[in-house]
Amino acid sequence: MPASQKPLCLALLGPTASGKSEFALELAERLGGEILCLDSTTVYKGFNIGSAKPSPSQQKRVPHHLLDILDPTEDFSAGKFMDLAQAKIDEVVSRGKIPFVVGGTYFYLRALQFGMNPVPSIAEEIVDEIEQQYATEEEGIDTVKMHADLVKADAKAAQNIHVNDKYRIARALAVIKATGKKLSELEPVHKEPAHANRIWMKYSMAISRHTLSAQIVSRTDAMIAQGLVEETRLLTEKYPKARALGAIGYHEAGCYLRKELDDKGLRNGIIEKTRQLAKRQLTWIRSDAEIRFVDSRDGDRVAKEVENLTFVLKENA
RNA sequence: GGUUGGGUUCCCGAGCGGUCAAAGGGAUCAGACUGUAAAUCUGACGGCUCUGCCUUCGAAGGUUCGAAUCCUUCCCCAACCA
Repeated sequence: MPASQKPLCLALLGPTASGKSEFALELAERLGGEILCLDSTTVYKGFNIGSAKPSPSQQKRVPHHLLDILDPTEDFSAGKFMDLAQAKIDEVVSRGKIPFVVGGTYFYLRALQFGMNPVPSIAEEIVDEIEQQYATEEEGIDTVKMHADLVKADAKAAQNIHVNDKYRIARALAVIKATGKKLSELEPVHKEPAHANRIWMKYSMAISRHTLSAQIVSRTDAMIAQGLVEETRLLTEKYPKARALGAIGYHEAGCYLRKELDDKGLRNGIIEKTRQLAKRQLTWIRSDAEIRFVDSRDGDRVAKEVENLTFVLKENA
């Protein structure tokens, strides 16, 4: 491949349970793609049923990346995802294959496409320290005071963060404390300039709320039937502090194991949380005008679009 | 059949004569989001021709300047007693 040719990356998004995995699989088989999972939970070993991780048989059809790469005790972040995924994309491209970035975590995709603020990862202790500084006797953390201090330290950043958004206020303060830099003065960048040269084709599964809702219900039932509770029990036993145990499905199964939920509560709780997640995912997708919507019958169309673009890129290289 | 406690806006639930379209929570809808993101946070949430008007607190009457709040009857529900 000529060095001047810009690599093509395909992103396939969609709310959870919208059928994107199967769609991506078929397309990747046809076009010679390799799948990179855009997801914060399937990166963990052992989190299989509840994370809707592609099954071994699916993984056999097309190479999958970024699955099972971490132990449940390890921390993960958008930054880590970006580093790992960028390297993988380079690898896939160098093999002459098309990277298919598939998943629902738009936040990670944005990091991939546009890079992140040039700030080293900030130790959790610094954030904790700041939060403790504003801790009050009765009602937790005095976010009003914390926000007021952020106004003094970085007025522009403070403007974009709501007074109640403890997490973001603390982070903005932590960035200043750790690096001396103001969040509002940072611009996202790629670590490797070449990563800015990729051509992104972004698609999302189009699906009606009604259908999506029905699929969420049946997927939830399937997860429970496949042993979500048992999986959670084992993971909780081995890694009681794993952050992913707080993910949808695992959290509810944990409540169930502690008898805080009954069978019905478990099922309904997961369904409800999943629907809410899907809704937030849809908000991201709608906000990105570059994303084109496809449905499960559009495989041919997308394949053609990718082939055409690949051809054009080669011609221009 | 009797006694007691209840019936409040999609749900739970506060209100117990005016400041009530009715606290709070949930659901829902919309949005934000730069290293926890399957997280975190925000707004809207009876209707309208929207600085006001209309309809609503089980039903129907009544008292009152004024009722979700008081009275009467009725209909449901729960618990208990028979």
